[in-house]
Amino acid sequence: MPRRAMPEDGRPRPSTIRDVARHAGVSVATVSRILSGTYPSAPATRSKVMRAVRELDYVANAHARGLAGVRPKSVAIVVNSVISPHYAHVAQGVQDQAVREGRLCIVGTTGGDPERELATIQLMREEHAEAVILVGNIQADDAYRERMAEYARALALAGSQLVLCGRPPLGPDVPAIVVEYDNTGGAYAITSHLLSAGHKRILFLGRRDGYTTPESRIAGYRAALAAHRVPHDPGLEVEGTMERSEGYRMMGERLDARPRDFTAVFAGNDLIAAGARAALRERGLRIPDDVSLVGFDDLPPAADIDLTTVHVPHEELGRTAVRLALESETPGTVQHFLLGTHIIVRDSVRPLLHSPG
Amino acid sequence: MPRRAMPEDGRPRPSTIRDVARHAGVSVATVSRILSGTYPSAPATRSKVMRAVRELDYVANAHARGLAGVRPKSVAIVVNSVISPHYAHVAQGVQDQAVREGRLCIVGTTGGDPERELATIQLMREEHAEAVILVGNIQADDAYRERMAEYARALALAGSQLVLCGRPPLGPDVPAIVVEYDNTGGAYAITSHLLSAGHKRILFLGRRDGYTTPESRIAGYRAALAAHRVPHDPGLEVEGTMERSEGYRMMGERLDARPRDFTAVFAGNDLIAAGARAALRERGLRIPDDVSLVGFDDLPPAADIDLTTVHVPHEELGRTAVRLALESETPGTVQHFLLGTHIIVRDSVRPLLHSPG
DNA sequence: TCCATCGGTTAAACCGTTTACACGGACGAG
DNA sequence: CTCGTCCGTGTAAACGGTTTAACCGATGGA
Repeated sequence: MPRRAMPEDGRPRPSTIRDVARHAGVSVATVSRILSGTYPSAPATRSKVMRAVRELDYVANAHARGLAGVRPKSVAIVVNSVISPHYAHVAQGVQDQAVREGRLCIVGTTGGDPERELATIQLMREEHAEAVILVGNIQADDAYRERMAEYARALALAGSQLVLCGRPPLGPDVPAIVVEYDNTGGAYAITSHLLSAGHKRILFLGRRDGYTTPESRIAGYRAALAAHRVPHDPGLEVEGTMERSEGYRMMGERLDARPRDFTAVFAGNDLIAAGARAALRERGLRIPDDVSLVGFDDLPPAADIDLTTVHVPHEELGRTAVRLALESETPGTVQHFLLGTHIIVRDSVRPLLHSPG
Repeated sequence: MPRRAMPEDGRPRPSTIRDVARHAGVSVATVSRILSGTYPSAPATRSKVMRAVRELDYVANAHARGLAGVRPKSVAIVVNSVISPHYAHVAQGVQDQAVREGRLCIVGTTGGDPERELATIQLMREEHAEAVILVGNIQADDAYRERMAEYARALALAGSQLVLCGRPPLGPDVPAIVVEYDNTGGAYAITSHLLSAGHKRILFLGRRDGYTTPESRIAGYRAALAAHRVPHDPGLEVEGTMERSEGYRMMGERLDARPRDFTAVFAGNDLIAAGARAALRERGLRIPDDVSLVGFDDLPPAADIDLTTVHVPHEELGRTAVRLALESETPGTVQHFLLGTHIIVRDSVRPLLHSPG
């Protein structure tokens, strides 16, 4: 049971470095130096101090330390939501690497609201985190870009390195590290996979103009069609957001509205695929016998429903973001990284047999 | 473009409250008061100050503020891992409520290692968070309990309220708020559901002695059997951890080792259920036609595989934890809450027709 | 006219650390 | 025996806010 500092008002308070110094019979400077371990010290003094620390159960005050100029060892991550597996995996990667490098991790969520994102960044600025990592895509208009650029400069000034994770650069003059993964390449690969199996009418679920992630996935889809000289039909691109319920809705409405004019479905992500699958099955369509289905992300639902999909290195994304941010000693560094993606073949695609004629 | 403070060394630095005061022609105390808004002030002064703040793009230094005695507005949450849906949902609830109450959220992960958990708590203690929320179960031996009790007292001393979320109290003398959900009740209810459908041989997957969550679920299972006067066969309780792969392993090994001696399976959680389901299907057993299957948690995989399960109010758990912690003005409060659970019926249970004889 | 009051502001102390600088003693070299 | 050197430690000044107590001019009542 450690003794506690006890001011005259009777209520105990956490012990300070002064208490330790007094208790050990040395000066505060000595205690500070011994604890930080960056100075030579006599073994006898050292053990006296350590004993005092133990007896008083002393831990340093992070705020005082941060104020005194030691950059607080923390990394901030800002995501839409913690539940979404996509963000959760990136967050896990950030956590891993942060812990490995001895950092604390602060998390902010925005619910996809640009306004809240900007507010969160201000908070992180007050906090003086070493790095601020922004994950995921957001609908960016010019006003948003403008303010974000302004905030990026403010962060750099406060000594924080801004990292954009899975979203495109803001512009050449904005100080930020960008870590992306290859949406277009992955979409190209998996579309090619379907095309090689003989599918020519491929429904794309989850088009959403103005959002960079679906936009670059659809770009890969179109590029693959073009490369295989398959005509591109804009009527095969269905609009919707990246949620399970939306996949269910898009697929259902399409099936009910008109005769089926496709043999395969490329869902914008695995959640959409899960929803679409449910809608297909409700109408008696089997996967892959009647309809082939692929997704994007390779997150937990994918394995459960045997989905062929594109693997995204989510955790590596988070780890890389932290690593790069902490490596660049001067905040405000500009870098651009692109992580690769590759397809994972499971059992949701069947070769299309050419009906004669 | 805001002007910046520019010391003689040429490099700009973030502006301080002093810069604002100078710029507005008032004293720092006035600026501090006006920004905190807790003091009367002349409208003219007020607008002068606000303009200076805007022009200099000033934000307060969180460390200085924290040091000066203002309790930093932050809440810490400690979980095993961010990826696990269980923790993710609780974390989301914590986030929600923290944001709603104007707090920042710090996240620590432990990977299930008690040692790392204790270390993380020390970190949070340095950080002086208003509340430290521990989520999930951990194998608790006496030494662990001892140290945790000690840390709990240290946290209270530092003004942080400790909250145990989904784990049992540490003891009457340990200052902590406990928010649990009804594991035993839920397990009782869903076991009864199976029993009412005529199942008498129910395999339980995921027994793990020493861990409180599986222990209380299995307690509910046994209680329901007893209440229905169905003999309890310890051989039906299979040991394993709470992961998908373990569910797959447990189910597979059981099926391969001996003839099937059960008609229903109660998986310790939804992940185990998903794994067990895969193993069953690989062996040609259909759900629910050949085997009934239920889980626990009602997390994302459950809806996808049409699983009847027990709903756990994860997000509410997180929200309640934060709410209670912030309500109790005096840290070190002791409270105990129990949130209810209820079963969600989907399509994974079939009534058992009594074969004659 | 004088004093009490009060709203608005300020100067200064304080929060708990780190760190630049100063200082005393031991020790080896000349 | 003296004079640097070097090592270990202490002193005190930051760091950037909040807060207490004091101050000051204007106002109002006696």
